[in-house]
Amino acid sequence: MIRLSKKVEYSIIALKYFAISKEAYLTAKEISKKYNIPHELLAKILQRLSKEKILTSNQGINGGYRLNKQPSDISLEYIIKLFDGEKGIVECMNGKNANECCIFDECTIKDPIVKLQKELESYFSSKKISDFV
Amino acid sequence: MIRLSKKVEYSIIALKYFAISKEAYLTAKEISKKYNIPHELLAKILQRLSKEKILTSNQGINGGYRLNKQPSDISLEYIIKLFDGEKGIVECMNGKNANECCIFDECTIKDPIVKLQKELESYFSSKKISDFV
DNA sequence: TAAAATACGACTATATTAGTCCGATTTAGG
DNA sequence: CCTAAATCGGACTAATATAGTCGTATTTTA
Repeated sequence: MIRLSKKVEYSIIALKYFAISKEAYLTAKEISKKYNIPHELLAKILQRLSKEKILTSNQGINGGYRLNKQPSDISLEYIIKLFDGEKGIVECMNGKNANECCIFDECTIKDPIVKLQKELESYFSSKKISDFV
Repeated sequence: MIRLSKKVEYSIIALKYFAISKEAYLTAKEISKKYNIPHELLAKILQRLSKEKILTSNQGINGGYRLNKQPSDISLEYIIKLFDGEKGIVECMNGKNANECCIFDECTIKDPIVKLQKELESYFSSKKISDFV
């Protein structure tokens, strides 16, 4: 079918864990151990989520991360776009490449593909972290 | 977002062309020229579709392919699975790997992910080639 | 001041996808 | 009966994207 990237998958796992966890702050190490996720990779993911204000972070020896948004306010679409980029469902619909496509005059599938993409985006934006809890 | 493979994209373009074309038989060369698709690649795609009885083929110098199914009977899900395989939305849900996942006991996102996958499959199986015509 | 955490960027390895190549078979027409 | 042009099929290569690693700096508390 169609595949979520590991970054997105790990994000969901981690964000769900933040959502259900009572702890004030959780560390990358803790989560990576619990779910067997490569530590360095998860660390970068949490850093990114932190940069996006989805998490807040504390540095230093007792530091860690904490949710900064409601799980119901974090959509899958946001996470996917964050880590996989704003790629269109086909190459020629990438943000920057858009309309560069169709070397041939008659790209006959453009309109239905645009519709497809919009529907998928709307689907993924309706899916929230809270749906995973 | 989430990306259709070239094989799927080319399939849609070609199948739509078959659907709207009046010609009895169309060749891989003809379609690849018209839409600027690498000939060898499209040839393999049409061969595969032919093997699946979606197209019928004639060999020999005046040969080519012709639709063997109604455009409304060819779903996007079928095409995607055909060319990209029966991959799950996450690795651990691949046909053969299934349940091998979750080295850790508590894969907390399994059920919602299964639901996600089922919904996407149902969406893609509702999309037919006729929707692109 | 040492330990343990985040922060950040460059790098490498792996997997997937896209595309090519070669040779075989089929078939119509000169 | 031979040639051209098509399908058939598998092995191969190239390009790209994803996954994961490494090194180093900074922050903070005990």
